[in-house]
Amino acid sequence: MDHPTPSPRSATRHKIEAALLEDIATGALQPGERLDETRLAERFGVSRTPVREALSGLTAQGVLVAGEKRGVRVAQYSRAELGQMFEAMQEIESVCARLASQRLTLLARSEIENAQAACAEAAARNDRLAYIKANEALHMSIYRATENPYIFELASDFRRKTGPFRAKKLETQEDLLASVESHVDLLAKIFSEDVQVAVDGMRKHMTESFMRVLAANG
Amino acid sequence: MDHPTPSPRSATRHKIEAALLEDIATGALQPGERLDETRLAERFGVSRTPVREALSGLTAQGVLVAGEKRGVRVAQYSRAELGQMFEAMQEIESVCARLASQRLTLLARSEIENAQAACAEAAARNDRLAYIKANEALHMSIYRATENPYIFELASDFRRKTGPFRAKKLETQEDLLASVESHVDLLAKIFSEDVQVAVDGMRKHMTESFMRVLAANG
DNA sequence: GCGGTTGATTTTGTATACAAACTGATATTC
DNA sequence: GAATATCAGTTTGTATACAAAATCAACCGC
Repeated sequence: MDHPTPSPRSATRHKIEAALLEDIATGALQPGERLDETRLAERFGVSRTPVREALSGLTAQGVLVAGEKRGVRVAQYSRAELGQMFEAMQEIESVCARLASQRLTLLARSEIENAQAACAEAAARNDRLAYIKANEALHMSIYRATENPYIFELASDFRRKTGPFRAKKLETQEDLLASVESHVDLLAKIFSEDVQVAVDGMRKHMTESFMRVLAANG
Repeated sequence: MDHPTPSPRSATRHKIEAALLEDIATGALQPGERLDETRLAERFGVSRTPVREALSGLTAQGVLVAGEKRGVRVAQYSRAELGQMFEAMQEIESVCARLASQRLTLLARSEIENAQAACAEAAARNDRLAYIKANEALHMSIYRATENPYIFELASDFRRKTGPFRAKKLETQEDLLASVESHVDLLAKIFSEDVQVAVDGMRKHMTESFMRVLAANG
């Protein structure tokens, strides 16, 4: 996903990382669950060394955390931590909104509107999974509109880390349609000529979104 | 510095990371320079294993990059990339200034002023290395004043990545004294009651700083 | 003389072995 | 009976050894 290197520069390590990410995404590995190096090593049929490197890589990404006592665990966040994380994310997203609004090229606007259309369509079909993907794509297109790869990366990172928690708040079709509605409003503000309107719009959007997330993660 | 764990949970690895960061920050290791695992291992009197972990950690942080051919190198950026990176950093720092200004506790203010005093003292002694360290500590204390560990981490990351380039602009004692002057002005604005003043002050500070950096990396 | 190919040497990735640190629990003493 | 000390069993961190991959260069063929 973020490793565009096609060269198999240490294939096993990346295979293990990918497999673990898959397990976490599918819920096979629960937040807080401990990972045992030796067990993983024999599961993948390799020695502890590459497992170790994969684990330390995922820890650096924030997917895993070094446990208080021993070993590494799947990251889990308290309500307070979630709040702080979302606060940080809100700041980043606001920056994105401002830059995107200031720099918006025709091409970027087109991609944002395409993504928005995909969201609306998925919501109309009540296709939850498609909606989540389209929603991510929509926000990504806003990040891209900043024309700054470092900010894009930052924002994407937060989106990855908060993904599992944000997903929880999209259950019924009403949720999806409400989300689309919220995005229509947001985009109108980003496309407005007034940068402050764009920033405030994004702030509001994020606040609404996070309030629902926190409510769903009580 | 950023690892508050007092437990020596893999002390050697962190020692090596810290030493390398130090070398990079002070310019002892130049951007683009290649790092040899074996050489580092014997330099630190350890085996290749912990060196390897340190290197992969720093690579994950973006301080080092996997070289095209072999080994890892100190990250180097084109002028354009530097500009984008500094733009992103400016945005983050501005967010920090706003939050710090809004939330400033007495303790936080005290730590910021201590760091500032250390800067001034190092500049007066014309101790370039000490000044660089104190300067980092000063900005870190502002990050910490945001009371948000995720934002702190973000800002620290950028500081690490841009360290080697920023170091270049601090050569003569005049540079150091000018920098101190600039910080006096900045802190006065952050300590003001007006959040917008704080943000604008940080923006100005960063812009000035980056203009000099870009001039020094032509 | 130039280009391709092979070979030697360095370098990286993985495995394994070993030592130290930590966990949990049982036993012993006050 | 409670608290502390000690000990066994894991588990992690580091070292070393080994194998595969890649770079550089010399050499051979054209």
